[in-house]
Amino acid sequence: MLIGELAQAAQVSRDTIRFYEKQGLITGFRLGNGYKNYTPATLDTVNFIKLAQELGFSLREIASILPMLAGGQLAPVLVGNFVADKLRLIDQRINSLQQLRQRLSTLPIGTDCPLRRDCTPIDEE
Amino acid sequence: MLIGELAQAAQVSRDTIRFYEKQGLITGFRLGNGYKNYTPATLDTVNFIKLAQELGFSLREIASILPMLAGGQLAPVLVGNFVADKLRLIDQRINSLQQLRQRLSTLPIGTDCPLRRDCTPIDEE
DNA sequence: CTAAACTATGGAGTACACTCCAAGGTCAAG
DNA sequence: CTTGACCTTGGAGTGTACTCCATAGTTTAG
Repeated sequence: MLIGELAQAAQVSRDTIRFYEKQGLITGFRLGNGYKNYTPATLDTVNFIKLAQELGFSLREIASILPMLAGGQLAPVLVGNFVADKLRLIDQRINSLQQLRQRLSTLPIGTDCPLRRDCTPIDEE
Repeated sequence: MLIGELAQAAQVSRDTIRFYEKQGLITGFRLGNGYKNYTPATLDTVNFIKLAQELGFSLREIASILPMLAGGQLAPVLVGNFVADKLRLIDQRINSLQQLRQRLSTLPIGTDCPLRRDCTPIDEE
């Protein structure tokens, strides 16, 4: 697929695709006419980038994850450790989100002390 | 407390504090000598900003949440709706994180198809 | 054969969230 | 009464992740 088709399929701009390629996140191979060609695997990669990004990973971090997802080039042990690290990070984020959720869902709405350490949520005590 | 103490307590730089004040996220009142003074409530606010930020909220979004946390100025119904929206967003994020977690934890490490739609995780089937 | 719709490149510009710097005022210790 | 650690303002600079633009080559429809 050409860049326009890829961009549309991934719901990002052509410029974003070009930017990702400059950053080495994706690669296309060049056709005879100078155009770049991309495979469905590239679409998967772009979708993965979007997901990881939404979850707070920077492009730099994603760039370091991608080679591991893309093939068996690296020692499985290293990949395993790396993934374990990321899993810990993800678990931390889930935890923080649940804390924030708890905090927002027990807000004493209408009173005037919602953010204070010494404020007792409405449904406690 | 003065800016240095607040900055240290919140583990951010003085410049960050000044930046947040310029953006209207926090406010200090001015002392006779021209210095700004901050209350423990400001520290709570900065900590809240840090948490929300970690979880992917922009300062602009946080700025729109803060007035609701800081007092009963707004109609409880509006606040309730707003918070409900944020809770849905948080739930979505937790969900996405759990998906990514699942995906990373079932990676067929050492094989060569980890990112593809058509790749079956190691522990399935 | 031309016009529209695609593609390429390089480089400039944008939004966000800081971060640093210069020039200067304030205050407590010795 | 000076030194050093704090505070003030304004403005410039940084990194990330795009986003836009100008210029130009390619392909497809009529």
